[in-house]
Amino acid sequence: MKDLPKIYNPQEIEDKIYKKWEKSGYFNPDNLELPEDAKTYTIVLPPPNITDKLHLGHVSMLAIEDLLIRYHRMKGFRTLWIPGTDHAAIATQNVVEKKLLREKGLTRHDLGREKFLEEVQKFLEKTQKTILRQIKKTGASLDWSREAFTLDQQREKAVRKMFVDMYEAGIIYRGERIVNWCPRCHSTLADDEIEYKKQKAEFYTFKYSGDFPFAISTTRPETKLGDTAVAVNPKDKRYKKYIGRTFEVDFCGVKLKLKIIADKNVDMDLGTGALGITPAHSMVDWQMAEKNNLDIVKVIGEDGKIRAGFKNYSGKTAAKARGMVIKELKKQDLLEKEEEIENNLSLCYRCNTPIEPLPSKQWFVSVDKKMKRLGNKSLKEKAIEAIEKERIKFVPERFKKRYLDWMENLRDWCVSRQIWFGHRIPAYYKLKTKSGKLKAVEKIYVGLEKPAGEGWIQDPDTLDTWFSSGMWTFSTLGWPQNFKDNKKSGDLKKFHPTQVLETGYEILTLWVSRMVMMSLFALNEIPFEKVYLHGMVLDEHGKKMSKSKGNGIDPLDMIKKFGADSVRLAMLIGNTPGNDMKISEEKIESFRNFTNKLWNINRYIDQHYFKHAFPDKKDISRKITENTKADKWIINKFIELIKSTEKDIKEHRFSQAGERLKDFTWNDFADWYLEISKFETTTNKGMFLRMILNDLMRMWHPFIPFVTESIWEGRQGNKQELLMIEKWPTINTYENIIDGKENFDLIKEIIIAIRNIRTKNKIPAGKKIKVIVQTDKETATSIKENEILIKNLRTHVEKLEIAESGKKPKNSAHQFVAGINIYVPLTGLIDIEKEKAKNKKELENLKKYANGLERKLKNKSFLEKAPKEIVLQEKENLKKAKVKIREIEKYLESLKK
RNA sequence: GGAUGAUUAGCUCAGUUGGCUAGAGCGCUUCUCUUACAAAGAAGAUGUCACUGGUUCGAGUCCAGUAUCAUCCACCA
Repeated sequence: MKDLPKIYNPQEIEDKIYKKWEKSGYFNPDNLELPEDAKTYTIVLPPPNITDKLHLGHVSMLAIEDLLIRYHRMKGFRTLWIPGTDHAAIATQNVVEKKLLREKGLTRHDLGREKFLEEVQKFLEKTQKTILRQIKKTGASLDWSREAFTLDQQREKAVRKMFVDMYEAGIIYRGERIVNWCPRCHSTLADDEIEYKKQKAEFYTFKYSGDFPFAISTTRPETKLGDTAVAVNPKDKRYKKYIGRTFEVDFCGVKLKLKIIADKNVDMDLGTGALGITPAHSMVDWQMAEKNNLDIVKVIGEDGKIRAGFKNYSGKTAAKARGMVIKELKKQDLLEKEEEIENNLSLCYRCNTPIEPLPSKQWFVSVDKKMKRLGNKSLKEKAIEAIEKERIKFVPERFKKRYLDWMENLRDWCVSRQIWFGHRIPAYYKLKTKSGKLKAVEKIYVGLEKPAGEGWIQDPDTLDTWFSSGMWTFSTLGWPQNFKDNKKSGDLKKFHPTQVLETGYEILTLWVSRMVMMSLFALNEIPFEKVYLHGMVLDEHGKKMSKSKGNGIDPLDMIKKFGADSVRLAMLIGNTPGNDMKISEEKIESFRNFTNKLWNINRYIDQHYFKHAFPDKKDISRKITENTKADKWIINKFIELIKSTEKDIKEHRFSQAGERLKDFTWNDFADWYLEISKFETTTNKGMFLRMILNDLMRMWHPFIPFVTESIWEGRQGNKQELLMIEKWPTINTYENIIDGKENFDLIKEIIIAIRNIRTKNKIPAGKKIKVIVQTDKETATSIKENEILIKNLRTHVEKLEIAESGKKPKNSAHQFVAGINIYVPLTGLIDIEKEKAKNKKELENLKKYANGLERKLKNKSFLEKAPKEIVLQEKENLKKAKVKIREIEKYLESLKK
């Protein structure tokens, strides 16, 4: 017999087990012994940012994915889970820039592109491994031999090929467009990279000049330096007469030519009902300018300052220029009104700098252009079709609608970013020199490599980080395999499309939609069959956990304290798809207690039944006749458990699967069957216990891999194979050995009733009692068969009398349950003096408590009426006093509300 | 403004296609070191399932409306 420690100690075990798994090579499906035609099951890990440190959101994601992966591996699938990291262009560049400024006082421009990228590289080498190392701590069974990075050589190839293919298909184009420009990051932002903040703003109403006929309203007077039109509603009687006319005005020293145009989108009731049009600095205005062929005057430059040519405003920041304009308007007495309104400020999601809408040359992916290779459909149409035809399903289903809504309103995707860290755009320009300095693009070439010949310069911009991560399902599987055709082979053929994409709902549009479009474009194939969306992990007060707020629970601390299994289980149970979850340390602790329970269940069975071998195939093929009511009961329950767990996992109810498993393990298996085995020692007990325990380990393994593998490893009589590649249990084994169902619940109820009588009547522990049971003949037989259990399972029954009928015995406690009368004669069992003393003491405590309550109740009207009397008058009667105190407590509760 | 979700025990949350007395964990009360586990065991208390109607033999579950909260999208001159 081996000595197992009394307490499960994950810290000592987990790293060792993980190394053992890695050494086995079974994370890699190529090493699994499977039939040729085994189905594949593939998940790509949503790559965490290289700057990330493991947070609970990651653990939640890893726990769910590892559960799916381990389950399917045990079910005999060719199972692949691909790890990797994302270069997160803007985020990473920001971090390095901040670091540079802090440590050396330098900006990236001081260093220059090459030197700066070297700095990023240095930083990256340090941080990239951190998150991967931390992922291993959670027990994730990822195939590390296939690890990928969104910015490594292979992915670089894929990105270039994709860009060139799209360019050649005519869906990538270069165009000028108002973009959301972050003056701090010096980059454009996609619509969904903007955050809005409600703020108070000054809303100014003024005339451009003395000779302009009416006033306009704006929150941004400084941009009015670039106005080329004024829009009014065509129905607006006030302005009808001006429509079509052009005014030349002197606006604060700057000459403007303003055409009065009509547009039905202008709200007549807002401000003066007239809207100054600044095509270069507002999305809406840009669209009106396009419609009306207006001139475009850029006022604000990429540095967020007023451009040259605007008198003394030039070179000033927008905010400063605004002040100057207002001052000037006041001086000229043109400002009519100044009011405070609430509006939404657009902010860069990375650095919270207000964004400037600016016109700029950018690369776009057209989502509406129809293509031959997609059967004369556009990316948008294909991406909608895939979901509408349910080739891709969402869990939970409601996200299908959100995806479709978003997809239908999708505009062309701006893929160029003015940052240095990322995939450089494979576009090359030949520049024409004009008057020494000014340059214009003469020729554009888009290709995999720099074209031959002199004078070609590569586009300085890089690609949106979602461009590379959008290709993640196939770029990780070796696409492109060659640059000539799109035939699939190897991993790509075997594992694509993948089965599930499991990710957070917040990047449904950002990432999922792009993956669908890119996979359809590149392979004419969906990237995954199912999208499982998890919610966010919030702290115990329902707030977002973030590093900056410092309210996060560090999963690594938790793993160290309670073990990875406990953290995983806490993330799985009570977590439902698409819903946010709150988490607290207490919750994790409670699951640590469970892993410890599991450890001790095994410890007990191992110590007492180590001799009992498993039934081999021969034994199982015949019915085992010697089994008791309890045996049949537990085995039938277990059969149900196997069925329901399988169904739950299939239908993505991981929380419920875990809860049912836990309920069976703890309440049925440990608390009853194991206890029964201490008294009902039939020949097969050990075998049954070990069989069920072994299969329980198999079923628990996808949830809590470390403790189960560790128990498995230590089980005596097991062959030294890893639990992770064991087969998921089947019900046949159990159906074969057990015949028919048994109602054991009746016996359970009787036992509970006896225990109840003991506590209620305060019969001292260990004191033997006599029990009289009155019931019908049939039940009596059934009870007789289980006499040993009824006498021993923490009931301490010395004598059990079973009668078909009879009178109520004198001076005895009684309970009626399931048609059975249970009596326990009390004479001589309770020491009355002792009881009295005890009651007295309890009463003392109650009095003290009541006094405390009274103090609390002071000043409350309730006090005048009763409580003192109620509590203290009733003090002689313990029961009544208790009831009254409860009433007061409730009253106090209601006062709080 | 549009959409989606939430509202169940003191707290955090489960609850499948409507079905018996609505569950779990933590907390609370009482008892217990009893052949593994005090990180345990046993017993117990606590619910107007947000509200108002409707459908039904039957509603936490389905439908309509209301309230509160959250999130997303759009607008923001």
